[in-house]
Amino acid sequence: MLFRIEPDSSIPIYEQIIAQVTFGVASGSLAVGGLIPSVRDLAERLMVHPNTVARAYQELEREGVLVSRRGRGMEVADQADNLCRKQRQEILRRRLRDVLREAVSSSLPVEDIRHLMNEELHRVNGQKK
Amino acid sequence: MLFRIEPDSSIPIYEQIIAQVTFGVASGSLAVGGLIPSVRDLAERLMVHPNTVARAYQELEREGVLVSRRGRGMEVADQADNLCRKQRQEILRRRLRDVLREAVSSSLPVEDIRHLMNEELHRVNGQKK
Amino acid sequence: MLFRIEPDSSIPIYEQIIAQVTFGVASGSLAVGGLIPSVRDLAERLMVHPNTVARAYQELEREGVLVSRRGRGMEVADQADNLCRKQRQEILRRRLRDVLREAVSSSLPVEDIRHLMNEELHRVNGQKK
Amino acid sequence: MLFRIEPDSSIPIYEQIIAQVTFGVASGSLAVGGLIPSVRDLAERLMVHPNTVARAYQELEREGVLVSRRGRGMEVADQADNLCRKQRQEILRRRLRDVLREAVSSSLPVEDIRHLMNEELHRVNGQKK
DNA sequence: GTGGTCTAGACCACG
DNA sequence: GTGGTCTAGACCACC
Repeated sequence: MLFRIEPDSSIPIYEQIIAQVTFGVASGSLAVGGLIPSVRDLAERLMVHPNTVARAYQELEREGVLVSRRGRGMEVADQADNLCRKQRQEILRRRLRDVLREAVSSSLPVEDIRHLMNEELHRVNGQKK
Repeated sequence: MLFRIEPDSSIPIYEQIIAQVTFGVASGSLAVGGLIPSVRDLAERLMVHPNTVARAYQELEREGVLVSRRGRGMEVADQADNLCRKQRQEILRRRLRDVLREAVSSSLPVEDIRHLMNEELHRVNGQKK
Repeated sequence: MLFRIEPDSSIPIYEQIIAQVTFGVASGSLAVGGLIPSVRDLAERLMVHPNTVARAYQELEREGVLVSRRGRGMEVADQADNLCRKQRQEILRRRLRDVLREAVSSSLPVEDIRHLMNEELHRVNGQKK
Repeated sequence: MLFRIEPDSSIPIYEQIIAQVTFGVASGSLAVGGLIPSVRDLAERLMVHPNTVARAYQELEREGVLVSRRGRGMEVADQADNLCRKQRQEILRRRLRDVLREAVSSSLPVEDIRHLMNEELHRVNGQKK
């Protein structure tokens, strides 16, 4: 699986990592029962501090997405795929709701909001790699 | 004009104030050339510290949305309505793009994204007060 | 004598008035023993608050430049011309020193400073009205 | 790099800090890509409150002179040297113009202004440390 | 009354 | 350790 982060985003790096692992498990590109990259390995690949990766993994373990296997590393937990699909849905719904709530509160007409929304969905979907 | 903030949002209070003034000028509920509420007045209404309001106003002055009238207060600058309409459009477009980009990168099918999007737009628009 | 102020300058309006009166007396366009415009009159002409003009006059009275003549207004004090010429010199010297000190501290080479200085003196002198 | 401020100047401390950083980058004593002193460190050195330094740094970040590196500190941005050299020139030109405009408006003869100017430039340059 | 600056110190997120 | 935000309250200049 390909990890990519944006160091200058306003979203903390560890949250970006959490989201990417969650989405990876939800989509199946990180298989249940499979090992994920070690903290050091991923930190080196992403050029971030190992503490940052460790924090993300710790959080994912707390959520039940990862389990640590002594001496081997961390693997994707049983049932994590269902869990992650639910979380994916809820994360995205929540973010959409926040931005749409702000858009509506700005007094921009709903038609304009819908127009912007479709425009950006097309643009973003077209750039998918 | 009605100001409302969410103290527990992850968005800083002073940024919420900036957005509300910007949107207010864009929609015309804050008229060009008119005085806006004084720092102390708005702080009391929002139950936040005056410094927090002052910071927002200073930022808006720097952007050219407000001008300070010594001894009288701050007023909405000339041309600020055009400026704010542009900014409103760009702020919302940018936020929509970010959340949609994340949604697409999560491998959730585009149809599901569109469904979520419309669902939330309806819900949020229905709650408009 | 023509009074002109810049309401948006960083220099307070009352100080601008003080400087203009001082310079006017120094140059002779406000004659010793002559009456100066009343607070109300000048405030109206400059479109500023009467308190602001009053404050400037008060300060000039304290300095000995103006004296109030009961029932008639304020007039330029005896010897004020000499006093104002000294003050003019000192005010200007002080401001020049401050800006040059800053220029030197900026590590811009002295030759460049001298060049800027002459360039601006020419420009400003050419615009004299 | 040596920082020094005058607490009793009429120029706000945070603006003095902004000017010193700008001049430091312009002159090369603050290198592009390098970290600048931390907020707490500089505050201690200058014996001012950390908030005052933070405000200056934030303004410099907004101008594009500094970039914040999360968890590490603030560093001098790419291209900041060119930017700061332009700003230095414009700041000094603007201040010179203002004081010379005032001098000319005072009706002091141009020769006297030029004399004062050279006198003060020599004096200030001689005191350079 | 207005905004502007500064000190003081708390709490947080991030690395 | 770093910077970012917020509260609190002081003092000032200006109108």
